[in-house]
Amino acid sequence: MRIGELSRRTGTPTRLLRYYEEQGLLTPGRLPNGYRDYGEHLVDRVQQIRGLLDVGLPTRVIKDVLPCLDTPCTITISDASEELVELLRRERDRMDARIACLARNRDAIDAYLAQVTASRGAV
DNA sequence: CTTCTGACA
DNA sequence: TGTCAGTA
Repeated sequence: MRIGELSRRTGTPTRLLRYYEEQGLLTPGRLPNGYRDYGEHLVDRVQQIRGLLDVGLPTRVIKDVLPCLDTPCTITISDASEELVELLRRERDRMDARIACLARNRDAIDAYLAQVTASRGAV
C-alpha cells in the first residue's frame, strides 16, 4: 500500500511516516514511480512505534527494540545487548516516575472537583 | 489527485 | 510536527 493508505489505517500523518523512515524505524520498498510501498505487517509496526513513542521512548531506542517487537503489541524475547537492557530499565523507572506524577495530579484534580461540586451544591 | 524531497513563520 | 513549494 502507498503512504496515504497506511496513514489512514494508522491515523499517522504522512509527514511522520516519512520521518520514522528517516530515523530507520521503517524501511518501505519503492514502487517503480518512486512512491513508498508499505507491506501489511507495517500497519502493526507503526502502531508499535507510536505506542513506544507515546510512552516516551526516543526513536533511537525504538530502533533497537523494533526487531524484538511482535505483531500485536507484545515484545518477544530475543537478543538484547546489556547496554540496551540497562537503557530499557532506566526507561521503565522513568515511566514509574511519570505514573506517580500523574496519580498526584489526578488526585489534586479530584480534590478540586470535590470542592467545586460541594460549593455548588451548598448554593 | 497522490506522493516526493527539502526547508522553515 | 505542520505546512508550503514545485515535481513526477
